[in-house]
Amino acid sequence: MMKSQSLIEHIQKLISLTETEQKELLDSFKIKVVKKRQFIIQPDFVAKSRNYVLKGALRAYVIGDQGQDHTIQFAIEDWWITDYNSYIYQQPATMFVMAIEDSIILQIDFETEQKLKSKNHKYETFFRITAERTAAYMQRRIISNLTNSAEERYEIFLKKYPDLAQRVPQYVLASFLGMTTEYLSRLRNQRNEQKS
Amino acid sequence: MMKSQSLIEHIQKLISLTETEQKELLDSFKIKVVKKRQFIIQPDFVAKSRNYVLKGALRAYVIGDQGQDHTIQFAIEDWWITDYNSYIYQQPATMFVMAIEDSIILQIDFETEQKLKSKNHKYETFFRITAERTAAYMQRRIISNLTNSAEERYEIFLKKYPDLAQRVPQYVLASFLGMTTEYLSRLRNQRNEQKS
DNA sequence: CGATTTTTTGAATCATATCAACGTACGTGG
DNA sequence: CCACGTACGTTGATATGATTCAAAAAATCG
Repeated sequence: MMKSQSLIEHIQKLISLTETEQKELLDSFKIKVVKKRQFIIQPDFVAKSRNYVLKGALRAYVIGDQGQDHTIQFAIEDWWITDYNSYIYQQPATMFVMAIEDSIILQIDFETEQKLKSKNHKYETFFRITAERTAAYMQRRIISNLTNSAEERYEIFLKKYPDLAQRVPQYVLASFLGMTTEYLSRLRNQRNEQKS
Repeated sequence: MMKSQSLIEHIQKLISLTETEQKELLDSFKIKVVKKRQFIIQPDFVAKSRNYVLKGALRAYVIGDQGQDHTIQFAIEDWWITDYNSYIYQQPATMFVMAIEDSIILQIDFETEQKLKSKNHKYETFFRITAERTAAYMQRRIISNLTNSAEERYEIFLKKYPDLAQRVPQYVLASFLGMTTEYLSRLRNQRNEQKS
């Protein structure tokens, strides 16, 4: 219950909640401990929940035709993660969501979320803003992928998420940035040579 | 007023409106006629409105460092278009939105939208669902860009939007699919050769 | 029609992928 | 706490999908 405070704080950045609402909200989430390499979402199963990360790190990824994996999203403390398409349409997922560190997450399931939203305008507003920001973020990512070279994408990521770049295995980072592990390795070495 | 019916129908797919609400909603939009090549949004200006296309076609694009243009989004009849980041945060745009055909659009401006949403839960719900679907769509696009080759992206687009592929100049389509005009031209010719 | 915009073609080049092999690190069971 | 196995990262050589530049051909439009 202590730690869940961060969820309340996160939500109160967008909407303000009474004591009662805070309690109601927390009751709508269940806490879950996941170990490194454990899945919370798998292809062909419906993503039943939206997940808020209290502690740890997870990644969402898909497996391409030739078996290459493509990271779609990361989530660390104070981020949300799910298979968005699967969750909102309640259809089978195409993505895996897996813990890349031992993690603690708060899960709200689809029906509970619907009830919250119809009961109280505030929650509807919260999820509306969240969805808008998600869309805006994804639009920025599409633009970045279209306009920047592999090297530039790496540089930008490093600048924007220096912490994450450390926490995540390099092949995962490469798969997020849309390049091979080998190529990312070469880029890093070039960088290091230049510095010295 | 006749044509605006399609906006009402569009919105009623997600929420149901009383007569009064329909009127209120239509009054919140203003109709605008835009000629081919005319801009409705430009970099450095805040995107004041969200735009629903009644008739015609528009595209949103950015100009890269070396002057190449990258199409972020199309919109034809019954679609929405704006610079999403600019609109929701009310910050200067980075994108152009330009008509690629003579078009008629319905515009709602940011303040009016806010008022609608706070006045009536239903509108909040409508925009929440819209944002969610936008996010889901963009996620699919990110996945497609990461997992498919230029040729595959073209094939997929053709299958999914055969109409659009006709309406849009080829260099625009190429810039949407993340390849050069020349390369798209070659892909088409390869296809045609195979067919005959 | 002429003028502009769009598409095509060819040749050279480049960014990134692939494959294969080796080196390193890490975490798990004894 | 060591040792072994698996997971991760690096390096080299080669291949390829896609870009670039330049110019011609075709389509569109006022």
